[in-house]
Parts: sequence; structure tokens; C-alpha cells
Amino acid sequence: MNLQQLRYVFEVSRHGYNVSEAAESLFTSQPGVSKQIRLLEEELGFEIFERHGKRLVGITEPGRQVLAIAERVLRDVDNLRQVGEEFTNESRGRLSIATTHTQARYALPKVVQEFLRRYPAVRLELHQGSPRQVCEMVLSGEADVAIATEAIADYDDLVMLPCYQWNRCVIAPQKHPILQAKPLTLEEIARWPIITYDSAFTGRSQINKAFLGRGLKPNVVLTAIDSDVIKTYVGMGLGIGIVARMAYDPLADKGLGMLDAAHLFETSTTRIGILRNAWLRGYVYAFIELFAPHLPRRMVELALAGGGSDPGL
Amino acid sequence: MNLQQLRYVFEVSRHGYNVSEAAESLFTSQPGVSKQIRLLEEELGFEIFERHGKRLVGITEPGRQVLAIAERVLRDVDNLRQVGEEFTNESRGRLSIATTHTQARYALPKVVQEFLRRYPAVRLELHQGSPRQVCEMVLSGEADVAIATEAIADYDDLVMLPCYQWNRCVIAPQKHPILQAKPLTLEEIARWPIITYDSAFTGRSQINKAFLGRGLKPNVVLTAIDSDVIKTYVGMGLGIGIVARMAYDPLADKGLGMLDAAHLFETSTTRIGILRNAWLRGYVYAFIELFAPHLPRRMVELALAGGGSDPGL
DNA sequence: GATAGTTACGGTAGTCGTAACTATC
DNA sequence: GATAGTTACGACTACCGTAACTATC
Repeated sequence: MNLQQLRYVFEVSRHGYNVSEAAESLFTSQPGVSKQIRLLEEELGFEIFERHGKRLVGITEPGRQVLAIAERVLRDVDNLRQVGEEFTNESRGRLSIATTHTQARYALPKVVQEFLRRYPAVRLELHQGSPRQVCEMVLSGEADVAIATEAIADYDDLVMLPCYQWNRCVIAPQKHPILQAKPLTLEEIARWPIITYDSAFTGRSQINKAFLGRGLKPNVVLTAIDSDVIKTYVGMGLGIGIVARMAYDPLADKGLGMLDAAHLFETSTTRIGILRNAWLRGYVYAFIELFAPHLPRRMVELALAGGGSDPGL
Repeated sequence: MNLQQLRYVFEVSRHGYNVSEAAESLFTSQPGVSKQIRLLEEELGFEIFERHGKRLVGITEPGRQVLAIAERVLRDVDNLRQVGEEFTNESRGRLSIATTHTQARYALPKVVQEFLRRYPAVRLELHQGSPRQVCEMVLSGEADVAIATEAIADYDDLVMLPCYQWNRCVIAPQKHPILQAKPLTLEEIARWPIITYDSAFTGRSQINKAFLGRGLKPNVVLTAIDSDVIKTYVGMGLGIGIVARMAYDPLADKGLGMLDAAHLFETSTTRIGILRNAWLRGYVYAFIELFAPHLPRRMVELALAGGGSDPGL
């Protein structure tokens, strides 16, 4: 058994059991891949892949187990290389962050600025996507960390660490009557056309839940994945907006009024997600601590090694 | 990088940084090991081992990280072989259980009997030791599962699953006056010489705690690791015994009387411990379920993959 | 007939073992 | 001087690539 064989198995299954394609992506010959897989199967004593004659068409049950373990091994080998990078080039490297618009636009700028000041030689990459996509990016190795609020509880291979809590506010054009409402109620909000987040995003489910709990049917006329888009349409008078509190900036959003709505919706928790058995560069820990000061390196390591997905914060 | 190199690193560190010894244990030549380690170090870009001139004397900080990952990889490779065994020889194999005397003698017999009936081709091995030793055996790969009650919370690499709860009883010679005490109190117990478990064992700390909580100083005249030894001395009139409730058998222990003491001590939880990222043979899951029916395969797998050490039971 | 995988075979690289050498204790 | 590790070198193995062959769709 050797690492190459595991790599081959992984790549073949990743390419839909097409050996030729896998070989190409590995910059090697098809017969080589074929043979090595045969050898591994011989050594283990069973077939990893299902075959119709010569063609590979699927994976066997034991093969599935092999694949799972192989993936972990390959990830670990990658981790070893990372260790190398870390100790030869402590302060240079790449940090790839996958996150949602709201985080990228309102929560991260300060953190990123400070991070770049401290680690000028680290190339920072910001990827955007839905909470789901963001998690997939980490799972696929495309990103190192995910930052999102929703739908990121159900990945076994991700460790999710709570970073901060936040709630929503209602925004409306300056002279809109809702700005006089005190206290602000869900009933009042439900009277107006609403512009808010797309259903896959940024705690949108909390919003639905709140209205549902009161038997209200909010009139959502427009959804977006982007707080700025929402603000734009609110400014145009198309409706009132429900956005993350941190997305309202009294200076930048002079044309809009804001009412805090923390008492109306459940708080949302934004979490950071990392691959369970990843080995992280020093500056990744630094970034996490900048973003969530209550998560120093030791806490994160603990969560990675032992842990449940929520170290009881 | 290849698996052999990782194996070499692991073995060298295991043999106190003695390359020659490591080579011998790997049935290969010393220069080969030396060279491969050099090659790996070269590839990673740093030294894994600390050297005084040519002699290896320790491990560097990055080396420590490499070693940790290497261990995981090697364990996974082993897991792969296990998968092979499992699917080619589903019902034959070896199951090595490390446990304490009390479990082996009073909790396991029925389970073992049933297990052997169902898996006649599995060679069962029972190892005994203190809770600590038992855990070490699993960590070193000597045993597959650990079963114990105490001191097994603080191993990061072990997943501990609660199996059953139990408490203690007081035993004494048939005519001993304490047998008339009702209700039985700690104060009453403290009046007599006590024979009970050694301090490293079987929930002994719960006993200490109970007396301490009442400001009592129990007169422990003799400790043992073995319920049968305790019963023997109690039978000889050397004192009263505090043993696990399940260790008293009215038939076998005719000469002794028993008073339940569940109301005096905190209950103890016996747990089963397995290596966090182990791949387990099917019959290991079967054994666990026989021992703790509330832990079917799926629960155990869940705990192994994701989980905290205590899946909230 | 086109696409996909296996068998066959030769070249090459890398690993292993022995032997000679060098350094540490 | 004894023990431990490195360098040097030769043998062998096993992996890779090309080419020819075979099977599936």
C-alpha cells in the first residue's frame, strides 16, 4: 500500500469512476492508475470499485470505507506539507476565507485590515457564497475557513465555532410612518411590504419563525442576498427592510431611518467553520482570534482535536 | 513523501531517537532508515529531529507536529487493512478487551458468553489493569476497547461512551451488627474498619467524596483492586466491605450479609472507551451493543466521527 | 465504431542492503 | 574504543509510460 494508490482511488471516485479522466488530472497514464488500483484491491483482498466487465461504474461497500479513510489520509499528508510551509515560511502564505456577503461587507473589514497589517506576506482571498456553498468550499479544500450564520450545523467534517451574536433592525426611508412606531411590533412590520434576505441566507429562517410564531404572514415583496441591495430598494421606497443590525450605518445610510428589532427575532449566531482534522497555519489561528477574541489558539485546537462542534459558549 | 518514511519517523521517536534500534524493529537496515528520514526532512524543509552532531537526541517543534499527523496516518493505514479483514473474513478475527477486575468478573461474563456464541471464530482476549492502564492499552493499540469506571475522561484520543450506572453496597459477616442498621448511614459505616477498593479503582473516589462531604474519616484498614479479595477478608472478620453492588451474589456469598448503599454514594458510570479515529470490525460494534444495548452501531459511529465524548445519555 | 480498461513490455528511478567511513560519548 | 549515524555503491524492485489488445456502450 502506498499514498499514490490512495490518491488514485480518491481521484477515480471523484471523476465519476472514470479512470482515464482521473489519470489525466493526475498527470499520469491511464494504465498506471488502473494497475495501482488493482494492486491495492489485491492487497486488501476485495474490490473497491464496482465493475461492469472492465468499466468502473460505482463503489462497493468496503470501497466506500476505504475511500473515507483514504480521504483522511490524503488530507493529513496535505497537513504535513502545511507544517513544512509553516516552519520554513512562518509569515507568508495564503488564507482563503469563504463567507457570505453580510459578513464580508460588515463584519470582516476591520478584521481583515488588522490581519493584513500584521501579516503583510499572507495573500488573503475572500470567496462569497451561500452558507451552504461556503461550507462546501471548505470541505473541498478550496477555502480554509467558512464564516456564516446559517445551515452550517450539519456537516460532520466541519467544526463550527460560535463567534458572535447579532440581531436585526428595520430600515425605512426617513419619513416612513413605521419609524414612529414604539414599541416596534411584528404586527406593525407585517403591515408593510418587506424587503429582506434570500431564504438560504443570513438567518432568514429566524425571521420566518418569528412571524410564523405570531400567526402573521409577512408580505415579502423582494429578497436579496446582499444588505446593500436591500438598502437600495428600501431607499427607492419599495418597502421596509429587515437587515442585520450591523448593516446599518447612520453615516453612510443617511437617507434611511432605523429601528432596532432585537426584541422581535431570535438572535443569530455567526460561526466559523474549519475542517475537523485540518492542520492550520499559525496565521489562521491569529485570524480567528482577531475575529472572535474569545477563541484563542488553544480553544480552537481543543475543538479541532476532541471536539463536539460547540465548545459550550 | 511516502508511508515508509512516516513509519520510520514514528518508530525512531518510539525508540528514544535511536535509529539503529528502530531499524531493527522494522527489520531493515539502519542506513536506509537514516536516509529516508533525511529525505523527508529535506522535502518538508526542516529537521524533524534534534541532533547533536550526527546523533539524534530529540524532536523539534515542527517535528512534533509531523509525528502527531504521522501517527494518525499510520493508524488510518491500519484501519484500511482492518477493512480488508472485515470484508474478506467477516466473522473471524480478534477482539481485545482491556478492563478492570470488577467488570471482568461481574459485568462481562454474560456478555462474553453470548458474544462467543454468536462469533465463535473471534478470538477474545481479556486484559486486566487499572483504569489508567486500561486506557493506555487502547491508546497503544494493544487492546481494541477499554471498559472502566474511573479516570478515563482525560484522554483526548479516546471516545468514552457511558454504558451503565451502578452503586455500592456494604457487606459484612452474617452476624455483624451493622446488618441491622436501618437506615444505613455513612456515620454507621464510619464506626467500623472498612475494606474497599484501591484508590485508583472502580469509583473509589466516589466513596472518598461521600465521607468527606459529611466530614467523616472512614477507617480504611485494607484496600484491594479485586472485589473477591475484599469479600474474602470481610469473611475473615477483618472489617466491613464496600463493594460494587453487582459484586455481591447471595448464592455464592452465603457467609456474608449485604446492605444496599445506593443512597449514600454518587452513582458511578461505567464507560467503554475506543480510539477516536479507529475503524472497528463489525463484531466490535456487536460486542458493544451486547454490553450496552442503548449503543447500537449507529450511535457508536456517530460518537466516533463527530462527537464529543459523551453523546448525552 | 468510439470510448474505456487491461495486458505486455522496456526504461528508469528509487529503495534497500553491505561496506567503508566519521563522529559522539 | 565503543556505539551511533552518514556516505558510497551496487543490486533489485517496482513504478511509469507506450503500444497493442479487449471489452463495453
